[in-house]
Amino acid sequence: MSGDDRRELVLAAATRAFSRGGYAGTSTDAVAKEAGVSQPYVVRIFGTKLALFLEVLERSCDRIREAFEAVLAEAPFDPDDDDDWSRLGLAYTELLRDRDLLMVMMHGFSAGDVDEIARCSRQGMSRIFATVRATGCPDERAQEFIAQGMLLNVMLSMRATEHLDEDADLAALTTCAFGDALPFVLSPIS
Amino acid sequence: MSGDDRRELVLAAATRAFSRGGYAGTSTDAVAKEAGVSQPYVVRIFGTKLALFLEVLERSCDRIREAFEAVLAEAPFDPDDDDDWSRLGLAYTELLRDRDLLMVMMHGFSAGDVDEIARCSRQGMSRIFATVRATGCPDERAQEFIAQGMLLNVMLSMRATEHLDEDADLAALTTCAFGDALPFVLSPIS
DNA sequence: TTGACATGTTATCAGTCGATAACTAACGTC
DNA sequence: GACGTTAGTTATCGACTGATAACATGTCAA
Repeated sequence: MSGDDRRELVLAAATRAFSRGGYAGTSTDAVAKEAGVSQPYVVRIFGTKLALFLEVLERSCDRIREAFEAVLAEAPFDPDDDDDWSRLGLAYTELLRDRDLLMVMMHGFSAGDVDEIARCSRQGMSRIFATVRATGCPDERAQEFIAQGMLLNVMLSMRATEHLDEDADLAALTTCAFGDALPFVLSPIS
Repeated sequence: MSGDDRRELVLAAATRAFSRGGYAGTSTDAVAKEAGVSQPYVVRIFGTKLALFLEVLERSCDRIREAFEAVLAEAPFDPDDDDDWSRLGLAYTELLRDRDLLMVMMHGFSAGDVDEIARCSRQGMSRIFATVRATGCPDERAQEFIAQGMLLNVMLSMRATEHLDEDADLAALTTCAFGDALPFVLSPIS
């Protein structure tokens, strides 16, 4: 297999592995096993575990931004039209069906004590916000949209949608937060 | 020193230590050093590292809930009065000046793959939501409030407030998200 | 044919990890 | 003053970690 192909394969495996344990909780050997290659090879491709995690995190942020850009490109967006915001929100919940993407994002956002990870997270968030902002909406509206997204992240990360029957308050918060998109996130793709 | 006093001291030290590295990224030895005791003693007090983290996380969630309860108890709360919601929001940002509390919460919310941590997170979130709900406001309003809080968590965790000059988009999101409370969070207490 | 380069591997290492066992010192009390 | 309890320690262990070095294999050009 070509180096580039193998690289992509390992990156995909690393996304799955890091989504489970986060940066600190995932060994390069776990990534290697997930990818079906030897551990030293993983290290050699990316130099260090940190460099690998940063690339995984950056790609995850890119995927979200690109999904928003796709929605905004496919049809005119009216910031005053709630239906348009619904479309954008649904695109996000569709993305969140990929739990690996979601969890990598959460782990990245939480690892603020590792400077490079924090910087990568800020850059990712900045670009996503800039994309939403580009609709021409007021900053407050874009900020509300992002905040809503962060709540969805947290709820999925703590597996709220998988334990709706155990806690009435949490179930109320979950159904309220996801709204019409609840059926989507109940059927994850990973 | 009495066992209970020492226990509290180690719990406080563990909060500081876990706030930096999270569950997986913090060793019991790091906690021990922070507390000024031996590593085996830390393990013996709490049984396992996981039990220690769960206690730290639960206390963090409790502190937030209690802060909300205090605000709601000190004066009548009118869910239709924006000033009352401002008071509640300010109480939260005041809490977030304690970065250890914030980071422990973030790490807990992200560690969804460890069942016990996810369960503890759900319980914490549930109780906080229930407290906000108890104001008699519509679920949607309580949910918006929580979502706003999650965004503040993420922004602080990725150190957005410490790098306002590096990125105009992120600075806009930050000032918009924190609003009047921005001066507060710019002067953390830990 | 040979030699450079790319794609991998196995072997190994020094350090770290959570946990257990065994020991020590102080204190209260009968 | 012997004894149980509490509060702590040092010593040690087997497992794991990220990284490096050395080696193997295959491909393609001169």
